[in-house]
Amino acid sequence: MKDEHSELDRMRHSTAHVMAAAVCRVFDHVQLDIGPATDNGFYYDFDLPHRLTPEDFPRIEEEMQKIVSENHPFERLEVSRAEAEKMIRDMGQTYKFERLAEIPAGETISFYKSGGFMDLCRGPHVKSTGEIKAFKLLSVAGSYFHGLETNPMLQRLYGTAFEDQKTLDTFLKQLEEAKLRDHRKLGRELDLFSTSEMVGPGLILWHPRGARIRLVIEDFWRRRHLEGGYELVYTPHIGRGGLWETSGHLDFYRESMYAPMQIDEIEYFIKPMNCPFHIQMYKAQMRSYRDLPMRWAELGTVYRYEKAGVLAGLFRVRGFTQDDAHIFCTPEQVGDEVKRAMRFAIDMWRCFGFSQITAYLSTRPEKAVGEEARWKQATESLEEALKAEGVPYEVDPGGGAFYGPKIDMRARDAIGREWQMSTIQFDFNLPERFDMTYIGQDGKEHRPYMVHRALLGSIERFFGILVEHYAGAFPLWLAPEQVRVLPLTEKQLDFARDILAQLRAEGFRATVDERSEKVGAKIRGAQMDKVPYMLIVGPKEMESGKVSVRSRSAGDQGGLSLSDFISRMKAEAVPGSGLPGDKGQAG
RNA sequence: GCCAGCUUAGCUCAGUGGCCAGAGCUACUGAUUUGUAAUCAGUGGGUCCCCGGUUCGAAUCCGGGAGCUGGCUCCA
Repeated sequence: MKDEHSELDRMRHSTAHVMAAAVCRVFDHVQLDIGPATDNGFYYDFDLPHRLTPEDFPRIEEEMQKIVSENHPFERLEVSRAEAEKMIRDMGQTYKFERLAEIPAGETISFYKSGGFMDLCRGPHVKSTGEIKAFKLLSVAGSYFHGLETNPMLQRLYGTAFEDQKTLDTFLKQLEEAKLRDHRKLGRELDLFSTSEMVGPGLILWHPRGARIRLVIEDFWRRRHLEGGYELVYTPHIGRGGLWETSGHLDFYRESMYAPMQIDEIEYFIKPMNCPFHIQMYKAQMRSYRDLPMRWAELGTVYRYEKAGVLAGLFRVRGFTQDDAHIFCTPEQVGDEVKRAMRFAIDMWRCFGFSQITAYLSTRPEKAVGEEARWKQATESLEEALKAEGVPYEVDPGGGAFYGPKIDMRARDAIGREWQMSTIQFDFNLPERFDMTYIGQDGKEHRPYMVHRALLGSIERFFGILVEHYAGAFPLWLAPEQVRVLPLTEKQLDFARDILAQLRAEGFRATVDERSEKVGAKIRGAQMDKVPYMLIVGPKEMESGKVSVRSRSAGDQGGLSLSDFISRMKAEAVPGSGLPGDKGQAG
């Protein structure tokens, strides 16, 4: 993580002040809130009668540039609370008044002044506005005061600043590149998925090409789970109200659940989670310590109400499939099970091209259920597993759910963004509520440990991340179309179809481009569809019985016999092969 | 949900309150038989997001709604 007061952060914070000063110069009746530096820049929250739009940016930037060239020093003023109150009252800044009230007694109260602009601020700042080198306003958005929906909505201006113009340009270029790999754009271009206004927002339609990739992911996932000692289960999509009452979801989770439907005068709810079903399955018979651990995994489709404004492509949806699993075990088994789950997760991620992993360990909050000793054991087992696997992690003290400690794992993608996908979460609540037991060696009933675990998170979201990670150029094992055969002319059509049949017989996803186009056009089409391999067959190939191989990323590979090509494909098409960065595009 | 912006052909986008709303790509038809990123010609394609209102006249102005996008203190 970044040093909080790095030089760059300080400069960005100062740029936020300059932006606020500029906004005050350009517009009237500006109420100021706060303007911190963020990971990628800074923002400042305002309240003003004028509705800010991107069209205002040039004017504001111009004024900012002026302030920078005027080179005002940043002066720090330390004042008493009474003085501060007076100053803020004189400035007529109501939000600042509230911010001041939040500063704990005894803490130094400081203002920063630069030119005619003064702001309650902890600092630090650069020496003067002239030190600000390169900045740009990026966007404007609404934002509640303090982030609370009940508070007034302010206008937030986002911007960024760098030590020089070149670095800023590089950053802006990266933003452009991120836009190019946006899964919503690629999803349409590569015909992977869509949503429909008629179906409803946040509900994903998987087109054949997207579904093929999903099928590969799911097949791989199932195979790995079976190999890894899991059992695969299936459960229904709805369940009686009583189930959700016992689980506690109707008390604590109802606002995320869809309205019930009436069946035979009994209320049924669409499931927002799979766990209660797995628990019922556990309870279908008496369990012995000899049966444990039990690891039950399910690709379970759940539905949750998400506020309209938070939906985003595949990243935040209303219906999604969790790669869920529940582990039921004895106290003695907890340590091994956690380690095993973590290793399993890391291995799975590596296969999808993610190797840089960090973790967060969330420990017991104030309000919690479950015995203290169990919390302690569970938390220690999580931490031990992190150490054993050498995963860098941070501890979030008290950040766990009320029902158990957890580890969240995040992976870094091809352009350096971090995504949280895996969770290993203890649950001391549900086994209690459902009165889960097993018979121990002593012949008595005991309470099993329960661990929720998701590796990919949701298939939808994971798929979106994958699309962006690979910029749509999936490695061979995942590509929806692995090979496209391009006959040079009609005369090679039968030859091409024969090759296609052989490729398909070997289990490859392949097609023939039968259009009466020039080979250049067929290549272009295949490149744009990001097909990993193209096989060009003309008179030469028919004569020699070979195929001319073209790779999406490396171009012309020369001639190969079909069987050699197939062996090469087989060697390459394995999970874990193919690194992102192969954009499948020249120029 | 809230704030702001956006919504015109399958896609990307033009289009001052005034002829029958346009382009490129795609699709379709025909010609062409092509050697490593776009062959040519022709044809089709529209509830200008939806519902109201103002007006002699609305893609354009006004109101309501939907969807999408950016956000909604750190963090996911």
